[in-house]
Amino acid sequence: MTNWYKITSFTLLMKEMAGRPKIFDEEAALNKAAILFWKKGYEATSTEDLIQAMGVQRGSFYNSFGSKKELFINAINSHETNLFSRFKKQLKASNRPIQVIKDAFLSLADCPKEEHLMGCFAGNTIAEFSGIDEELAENAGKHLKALEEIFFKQIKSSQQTGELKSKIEARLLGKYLLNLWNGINITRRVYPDKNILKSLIEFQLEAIG
Amino acid sequence: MTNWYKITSFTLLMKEMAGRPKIFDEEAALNKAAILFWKKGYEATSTEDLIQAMGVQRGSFYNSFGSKKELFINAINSHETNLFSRFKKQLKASNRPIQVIKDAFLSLADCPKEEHLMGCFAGNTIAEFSGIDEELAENAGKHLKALEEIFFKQIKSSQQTGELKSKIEARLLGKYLLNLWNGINITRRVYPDKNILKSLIEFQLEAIG
DNA sequence: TCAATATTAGACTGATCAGTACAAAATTGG
DNA sequence: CCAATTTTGTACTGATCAGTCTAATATTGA
Repeated sequence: MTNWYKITSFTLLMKEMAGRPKIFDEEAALNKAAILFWKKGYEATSTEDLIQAMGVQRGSFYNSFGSKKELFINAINSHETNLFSRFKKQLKASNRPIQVIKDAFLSLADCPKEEHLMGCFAGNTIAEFSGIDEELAENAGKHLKALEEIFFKQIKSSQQTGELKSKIEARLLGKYLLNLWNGINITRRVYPDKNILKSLIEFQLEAIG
Repeated sequence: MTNWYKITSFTLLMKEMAGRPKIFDEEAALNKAAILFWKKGYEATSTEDLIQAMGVQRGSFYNSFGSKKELFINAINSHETNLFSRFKKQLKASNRPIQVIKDAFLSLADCPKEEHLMGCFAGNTIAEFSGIDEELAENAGKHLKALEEIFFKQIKSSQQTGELKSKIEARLLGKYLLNLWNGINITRRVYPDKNILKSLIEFQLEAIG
């Protein structure tokens, strides 16, 4: 990411650099990489795969993204940060945020099969790297903890407003939902079936009232 | 597996084959391979890694185990079959089998960190291969479905004997426990902490009464 | 127009990958 | 002892891996 300045508020203050201009959109290429890493995992994705999918030449790939590992970290961080930030916005905008959480889980059931088979990017990364590469595993773990934190804060606040009747500790319910998330993202690959998943998720959501 | 005859009931009837004898225990070597594949996954485990860990020469490796992929399938199948067969024996031997199931989950919490980080062999394989290699993914899926079947049968039978008070459909509870298994085997890598896992599992087990 | 700068395009590199070839060694039964 | 058979031990192979090198190209500001 050599042209970070393009997306900061300082953009207008920066001088344009000399040099041949990039012919690809760095953010779009990063998203392509994220989807490929999400689908196939880190080891099974070759730099050749990435270059093809991102529509970038080999030279530009290393020039813009540093290395396969750097790209992976940027890809997962950007992907998960965007996902959770959209989720937080939905919660903020709703007057029934607990229902938004429930709908988020229920929407997992209603995916095309190909999406079921991808599971959760952060969960996949934990599975691939815990005990192998602590940098990548801990980074992915942070995203899952961030998701738990979203659940926790919303549960706590909804217990205060009364939207959520359950008196069970918000910290415990947050971990319960994280564990539900982790479980469904494996189970949906064994049963990529809308009805099975829907009834399982509905049952599990009864726990939060 | 060229000397399958050694472990069948026909052993005594078979003539010994001519030829230089194996200097390694095939079953022990298979277990070593299983543990390595479990720890590192398929792609990240090289044949060199396997040969080292199994204590076998390259020639013997291919002579006895065919290929990396064949070895992987045999390793996961042997590992999961043994694990679930021991579990079934425990259930059969107990007069409180539901408590055996609960203890199995609770014992997940009380593992050394290294074991937490390994998760579930079948779950890891699903995560690595669903959408990529359907043969390996479906094979792993069969093991998870076999585990669900153990839960289901025991729940159904314990609902009849009265050990289990819950009236919730046994099929749904079976899937609930499978999903708990899948979830904990990701979550324990984010929180490889006995107390956190214990309270989470205890809470989730309340659902089955 | 020209120097400075950055990206493109693709050939190239050394390491590692899974798997093979094959001669030497160790066994069996005749 | 010998023929048949099987495993061992190791060198080897072609493919693929992540990453490098660099000349050509396209831009900016002077």
